[in-house]
Amino acid sequence: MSAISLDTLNPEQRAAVTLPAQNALILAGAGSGKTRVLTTRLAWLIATGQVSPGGVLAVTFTNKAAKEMLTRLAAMLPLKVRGLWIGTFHGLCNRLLRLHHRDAGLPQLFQILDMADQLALLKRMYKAANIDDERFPARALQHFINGSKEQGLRPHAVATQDDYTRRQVEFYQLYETTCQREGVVDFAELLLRSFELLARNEALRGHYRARFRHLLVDEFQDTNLLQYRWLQQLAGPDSAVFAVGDDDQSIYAFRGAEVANMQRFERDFAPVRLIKLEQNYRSQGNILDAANALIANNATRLGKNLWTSEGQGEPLRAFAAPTDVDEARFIVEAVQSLVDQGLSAQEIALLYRSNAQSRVLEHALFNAGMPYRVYGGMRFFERAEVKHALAYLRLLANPEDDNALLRVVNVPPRGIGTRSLEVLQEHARGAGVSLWAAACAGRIAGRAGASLGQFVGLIERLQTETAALPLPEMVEHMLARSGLKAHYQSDKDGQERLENLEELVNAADGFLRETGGVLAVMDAEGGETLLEPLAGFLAHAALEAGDTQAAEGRPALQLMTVHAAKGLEFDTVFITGLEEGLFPHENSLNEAGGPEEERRLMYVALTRARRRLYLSLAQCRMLHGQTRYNVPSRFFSELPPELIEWLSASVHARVARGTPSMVPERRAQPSGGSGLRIGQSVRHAKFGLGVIVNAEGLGDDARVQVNFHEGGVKWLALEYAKLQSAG
DNA sequence: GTATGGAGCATGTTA
DNA sequence: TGCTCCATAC
Repeated sequence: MSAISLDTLNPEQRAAVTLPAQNALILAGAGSGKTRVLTTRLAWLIATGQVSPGGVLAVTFTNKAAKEMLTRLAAMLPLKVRGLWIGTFHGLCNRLLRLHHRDAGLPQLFQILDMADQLALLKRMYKAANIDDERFPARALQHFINGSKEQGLRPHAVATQDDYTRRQVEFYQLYETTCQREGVVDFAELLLRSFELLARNEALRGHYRARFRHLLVDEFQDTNLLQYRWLQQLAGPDSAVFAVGDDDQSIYAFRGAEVANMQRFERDFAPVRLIKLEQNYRSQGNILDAANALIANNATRLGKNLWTSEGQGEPLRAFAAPTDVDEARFIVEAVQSLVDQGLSAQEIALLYRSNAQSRVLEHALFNAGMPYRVYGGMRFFERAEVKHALAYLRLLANPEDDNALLRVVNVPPRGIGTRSLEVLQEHARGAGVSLWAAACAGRIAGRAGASLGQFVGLIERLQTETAALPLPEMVEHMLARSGLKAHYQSDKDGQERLENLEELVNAADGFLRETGGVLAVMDAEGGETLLEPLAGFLAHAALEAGDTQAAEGRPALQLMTVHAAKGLEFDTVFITGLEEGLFPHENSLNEAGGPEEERRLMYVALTRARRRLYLSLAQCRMLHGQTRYNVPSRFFSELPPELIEWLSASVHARVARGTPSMVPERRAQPSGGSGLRIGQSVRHAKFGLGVIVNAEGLGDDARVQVNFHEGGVKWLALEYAKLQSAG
C-alpha cells in the first residue's frame, strides 16, 4: 500500500489522523479541515495496514458527504470502493436489512417509503379505519410516529398519559401492522429495524462488532438518539469510534438531533480522547472574529475559538434597506460590481432563513438578467410523473404494493374512480388480502370491474414482457406500454414531464453502470453480493432523491437557505433578511433552546464566507401577502461594531434602543389623532420598547400590533395600553 | 370521473 | 402572495 502524506496537516489534524485505536471525539470547528481529517484518517488506517478496507465503517448524513468521502479516499488509495461500508446511516441500514432480511422479519425486496409515501399510506389508513382526520391530522401523526421511532420507541413503549396520546399510539400500532403486511419500510424504520436486529441477535452483533475495528462518524452533533444507540450496537469492546462534530453547528435539533450525544459519548465510550481543531483555513480574520463574538453569546457550548493565520481581510459590510425590494436591489448592484471586478458568480451565495424570501431576490436577479441557481424545492425522484413511473416499476417488482397500485391504477385515466376503489378496498379488507389480490379475484361487478381486470392484465403483461430486459430497457418499455408516455404527450403542459420520464431511463442506465445493479454487498473482499437491478434501483430512488436542479453550464449565483449552506463555502456571502422575527425566526423564540439554535444557524451562515461578507435587512417586507415591519435582528448587537462597515445609516446604535432606522412614514389609519404611525417606535410600561407593525379598528376600538424588542409581537388596545412615542 | 374555484394557510430539511 | 385541499359543478 502506498504511504499517505501527512506533511500538509497541522499538528492537531495530524494527531487526530494518527490516533491509535481508541475512542475519540474530534471537535472540528467550521473550516478546520474536518472532511480532510476524516478521509485521511480512513486512508491512513488502511494504508498502514492497521485495518483491512472491510474492517472499517464510516457513516455520514447526506449522500453528498458520503460520495465526497469515497471520491477523496479513492484518490488516495487504489481500492474498489463498492464493497466498503461507507455511506449514510440509512444507506448502511438498508444494506444490513437486505442481507439479514429474514432475521429482521422483512421480505428481501422490501420497498422504502419516502416522506410523501408515508403520508399517503397514513391517509389511506385513516380512510380505511374511519379515523377523524380533523382531530388527528395525518401530518401530526406522521411526526409522532417518526419522533417515537427516533427515540427507539415501538408503540407499546410510548408513555401514554393522556387520551390523545393513547389514540395516537393506537394509530401508530395500526400503521406498523399495515407496513408489515405490505412489506414497506419508512426512513426511521430502516434505523430502528436494524438497531433491533443487532440488539436482539447476539451472534450477528458479535459478528459485526468483531468485524468493524474502526467506526468513523461525520457530523456527530446531528445524530439523534436512535442513531447513537445504533452505533453503540456496532461498536464492540475492541472497536474504536472516531466521532467528528461541532456543537456550534448543530442546527437540526428541530428534527431530533441531540447535541447531548457528544456528552453522552464522552461518558459511554470512556476513555475518550478529545481533540479540538480550531485553526480555520477558510475565512479571513474579521469574519472569524465576528463569528466567534456571536457564538460566545450561547451559554451551552463545549467551548472552542477559531483562529486563522491569514490577515484580517475586509470588514463585514452591512446595509439596512427600507423595503425588501430595496434590499434585493442593493444586493443585485453589489453582486454586479463584484462580478465586474472579475469574481465568478459561482463564488457568491445569497443566504436566507426561509425559502419564501427567495422570491423577491429571484425577481430582482431575473430583471437584471443575472444567472442564478436556487437550491431546495422539488427533487428529481419526488416529481409526480417520476413517482408515477416508479409506482409502475414497484408493481412489476411486487404487485401487492397497495400504495403503488393506488397511485397509478387510474393514471392515465381508466375509469377507475374513488367509488370503484372504495369497493375494491372493502373487498380487500374483507378478505384480508392486498388490493392486487382483490382485483385479481375479479369479484367487482360492472364497468369498474372490467377496467380493473384490464389493469391487472396490463401489469401481468408488463411483467412477462420486461422479465428478460436490462433495467433501462425495462423502464423504457414500461413507459411506452403503461400509457404514461402517451398520457403526457397529449397533455399540453406535459413537455417537461416527458423529459423527466426520459431522464428516468438515463437514471436507470447510470445506476446500472455505477453499481452493476447490486442491491447489497456483504463485504469489501467480495463476499456476498445480491444482484437485483430493479429492486436496487427502487431503493436508490428512495434513498437518493436526486438533485433539485440540474447543474447549468454558465456560472450562476447561488441562492439557498442557511440550512442548505451548511458544509459549503463561498468567496462572498450575503446574509439577507436579518430582522427580528425572521432571523431569528419568531417561531423559534418560544421553543426550548430555540434562540440558541438560531444563533448557531447565524454562526453557520457567517462561517460560510472566505473573504467577503455582507449583512442586510429590510425594515419592511411583504410576507404571506402582508406588509410587515421588523426591527433589526438582535444578531447585529452581538457583532463587534468595529468589524462592520455600514453602507447605509448604521443600525447598531438603534438596535441597542430597540428601534429601527428609516422606516417609511405611513399613517396608521385607525389611530386618528393619537399621532401613532405604523413603523413608529413606542414604549410600553410593562413590555418596554417596540415598534408598531400593524393597526386596526377605529376610535375606542383601535388596536395596534407591536413588535417588542424583548417580549415579541403583541396586539394592544390603545384605550388601555398607554403607549408613549419613543422614536 | 374530472375540472374548477374558494377557503385556509404558511420555518428550517436529510434519508 | 402562492400553494394545497376539499367541495361543488359539469
